[in-house]
Amino acid sequence: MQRTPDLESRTVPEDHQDLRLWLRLLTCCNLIEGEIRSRLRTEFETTLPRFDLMAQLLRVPGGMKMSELSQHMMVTNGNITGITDQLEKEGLVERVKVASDRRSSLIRLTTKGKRTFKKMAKLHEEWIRSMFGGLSEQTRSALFEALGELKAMTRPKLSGRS
Amino acid sequence: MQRTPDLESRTVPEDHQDLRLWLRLLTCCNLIEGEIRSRLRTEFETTLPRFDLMAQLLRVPGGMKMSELSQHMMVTNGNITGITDQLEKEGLVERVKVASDRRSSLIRLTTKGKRTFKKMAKLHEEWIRSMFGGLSEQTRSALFEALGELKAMTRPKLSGRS
DNA sequence: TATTGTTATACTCTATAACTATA
DNA sequence: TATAGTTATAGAGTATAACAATA
Repeated sequence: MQRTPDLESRTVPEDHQDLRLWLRLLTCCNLIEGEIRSRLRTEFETTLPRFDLMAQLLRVPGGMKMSELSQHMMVTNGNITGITDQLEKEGLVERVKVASDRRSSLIRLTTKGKRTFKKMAKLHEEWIRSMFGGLSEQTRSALFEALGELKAMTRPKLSGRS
Repeated sequence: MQRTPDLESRTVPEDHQDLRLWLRLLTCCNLIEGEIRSRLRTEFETTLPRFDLMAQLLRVPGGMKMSELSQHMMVTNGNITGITDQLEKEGLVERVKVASDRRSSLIRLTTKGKRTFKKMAKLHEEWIRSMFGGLSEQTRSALFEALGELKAMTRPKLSGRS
């Protein structure tokens, strides 16, 4: 059986196993991410960072500060401002001033934002299920565990924050 | 032990296992990719696509056509032209006209390109090893196999090309 | 002084589509 | 007609850095 060309096919026999593993990981991720981005665009006219920001907000009804969002999404502060601006203009999120610190504000989903996001999230989860669903339960949990170890090793350790 | 916030932390208990798996995969990939991009930039003033293109060329001394490169790198044709232009300007690759089809040309590494790339590849592989090296042999092969299954399911099937 | 958030800027990466020159 | 490659364009995504307001 012929293989379809991709990043991994650049490897040569003497390449180290870890390199092959990395290229395979990257290829998988790019394939799935590309598919999700494309569907978010065509079906909901939105983007992955916008979707992710709304997903973060959904689980915290009271809202989150910009700095919290930037930590969770692992991008710098200025980017969060831009995404929030867009979503606010469309009435999906709102900035709420807090009395305790007048520099910061809480960002939270509006009613419209919650409704809109839940609709998107439902389909999004179906897409994911259809992409991962072909794996056996055993394979999925092996993958989950292995990635957990990898993440723990790779990420910069911060001192305790949830 | 507290967890560091990331994309995965947006999940709530009722979320499906596949969604958690996907977010964990995405987080791992982004962390590693970000690290590689950053090191390629600061240590070699280059980028991941440029590095990948050179990696593709190294294993085919005779050179590759633009269309082959675009298949392997899974991006559209115009992007390959741009990256090739940059690398050619720096004398790292060259376009070679072929007699059999005057529309196409072969791209291949120059001597300087080979030398430069080999130096980068050596360090690159050390970075990768240090990032994956903490995983047990068992975990690494489980990860490799699981990702292989996932890739086979996800990617669009093309009819036979190597 | 340090932190929160904003603004401005610049660059990489990418897709799309129109174009040319061959085949 | 179809293919190989180019060009132009637009937009996503990101980092950096200077800045204002507040702590």
